[in-house]
Amino acid sequence: MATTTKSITIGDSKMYDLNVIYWRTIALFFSDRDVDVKEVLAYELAPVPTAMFTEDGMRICKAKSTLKKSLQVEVSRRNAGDADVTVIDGSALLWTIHWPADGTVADFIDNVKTRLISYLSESDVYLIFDRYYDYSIKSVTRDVRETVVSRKHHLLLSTKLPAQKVFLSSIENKKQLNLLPFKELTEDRLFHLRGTNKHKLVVTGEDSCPIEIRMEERRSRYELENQQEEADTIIVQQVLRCAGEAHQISVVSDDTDVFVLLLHHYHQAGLDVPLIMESPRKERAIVDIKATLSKHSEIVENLLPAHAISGCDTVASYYGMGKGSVIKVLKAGYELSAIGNMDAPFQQVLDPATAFISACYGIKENTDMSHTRVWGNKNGKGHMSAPNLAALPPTNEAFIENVKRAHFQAMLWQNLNVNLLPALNPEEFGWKKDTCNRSLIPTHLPEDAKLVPDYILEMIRAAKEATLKEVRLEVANKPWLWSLLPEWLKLFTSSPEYQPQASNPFLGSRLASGGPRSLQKVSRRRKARIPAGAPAAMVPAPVPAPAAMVPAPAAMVPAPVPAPAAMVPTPVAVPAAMVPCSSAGPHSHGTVLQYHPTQPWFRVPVPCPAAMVPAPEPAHTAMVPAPVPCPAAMVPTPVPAPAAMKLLEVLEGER
DNA sequence: CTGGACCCATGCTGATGTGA
DNA sequence: TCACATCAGCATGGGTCCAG
Repeated sequence: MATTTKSITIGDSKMYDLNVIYWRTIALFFSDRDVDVKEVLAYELAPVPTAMFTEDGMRICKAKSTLKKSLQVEVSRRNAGDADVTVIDGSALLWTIHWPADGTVADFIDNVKTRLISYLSESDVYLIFDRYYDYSIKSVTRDVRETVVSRKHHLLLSTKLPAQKVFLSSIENKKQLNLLPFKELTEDRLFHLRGTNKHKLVVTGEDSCPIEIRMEERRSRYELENQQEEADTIIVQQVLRCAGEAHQISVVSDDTDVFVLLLHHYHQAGLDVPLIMESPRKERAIVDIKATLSKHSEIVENLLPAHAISGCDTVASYYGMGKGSVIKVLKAGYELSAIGNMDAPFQQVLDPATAFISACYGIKENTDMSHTRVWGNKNGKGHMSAPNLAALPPTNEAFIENVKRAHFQAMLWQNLNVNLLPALNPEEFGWKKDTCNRSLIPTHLPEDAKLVPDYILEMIRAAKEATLKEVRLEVANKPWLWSLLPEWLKLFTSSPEYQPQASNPFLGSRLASGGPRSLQKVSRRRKARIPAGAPAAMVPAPVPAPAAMVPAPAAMVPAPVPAPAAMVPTPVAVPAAMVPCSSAGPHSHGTVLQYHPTQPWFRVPVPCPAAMVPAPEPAHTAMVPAPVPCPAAMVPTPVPAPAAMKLLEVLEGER
């Protein structure tokens, strides 16, 4: 939609569409043959490594559950057997317990107790609540997930319950909701008598030491002491501790991380005790860990590192890389055990990580991510769409930061019992401290890394100046074109002046808070989050105008465009990305032109997406929207519109 | 919060169509 | 018959919404 505008103002910040910069750089490859593809792609070309970060922050793996779904071996409840130890993920439980609409906090906690008593009637229960530490490596994930701006409540037992969704979406509120039941469960004598007469209850909360309750007796379980923050790891640790005495263990959790951890440690410890994993929601599948393990014995060694490196709560995932393809690649056989090995030097961690992620991008046997970036085949394979910057593999520098994080996470996961946090400083593993919010922020790139090569910037700047002059002349010669201007001008007066900075093309973007916000798609939810200072109408408002002016890809093929032939000095073809497959563009079946079929810039029939950049050739005229636009052809398109971009350039120059 | 359902876009594969 | 075009089906993954 908004691909024709380079930037737009929301509130006080100026937003850029990252892909525009990318398209332009690709186009530069053709405007000047001296540009070295590999060298340029060694730079990020964007304010954030777009493969791993979005404008809102780190790209969190959305479909983590795919991993669990595709590996798990289900058993029916009837065949699941009766566990004598149940380990419960407290925060998952809280989401599934009835939330009385008109009740108080005490009512809710009563429901928690009732649920626990039903578990306690069958088996010993280990209940683990999440911990919320300052400077957590999970703070980014939490920030991303905190989708609704909700009020911070101060909870007392008598407090009337706020709406569940609103309430549980806030970290501060969740913290309290974890603390209150913990206090209640460990101190309510009546509950102890009713619930723990047959089986014991072990509750783990903020305190490093779990508390065991059996009837009137209450004692600290020092041997289970654990400093780890994540409930996932504590759950697995307690499962391992119980494995010796228990006859069957049941883990109540929905989390894919727990699933991966259980598989890993069950295998590592060589356990044999029946272990099932069930959801706090009764209707969901029950997973037999032992059966799952024997079914996937060939990949289980590398599953945990692969999960860490391909994206989890603390490690960015890569755009276009789902867990499905990760498993596929893993099954092809990759040795990743160095990731998470505390004794391995970093290079020994990086090499297999690079090879693995490259393989996920479709490049085999590789030890340099920048190589994958150039030759990876995920990007621009199609003939209908423009290449997407996010689909480009990350640069080596950005990738290394992510590998550090994955390594750190894998170390925590693999050493459940060791309190590593004092020994390991997250700041040496791809995070930096944000003292304002008392949180850790993942680093995008090393501080000294440049985003765009200097000479590319210079070329863009020089090309712009040269073109402006020519284009102005042409536009002046076309009265019908001028007639279009008022509408456009209206649009652009509302957008700030674009001045490419010689030092940083992304200046003014939201670098500090995670980069610019692409306006290609503004979700309803996201719109709701735009600060009050920016009227919501400002977001979509300017969009329809340029979109309507951009003809559909088919209409952009030079031939049917009603531009006078005289206006087209050279037979300029549109960039490959814009050529529908029915036209002259090479197809997947191969032509001589398909020199390196995976790369968009090699599929261009005639080397001239120069029209996309402010290039000396006034090729844009061929792309000017027809004076009598056919509404049907005027669909909004994600394809870059050279004419619009060019015209925009001119108009901005005019102001 | 999570997983799951759903929709959509993209891109691959193989079968079939078409013109020289 | 060949080389390519076209099409349908399928797999994958992103985005969104929802239940509990």
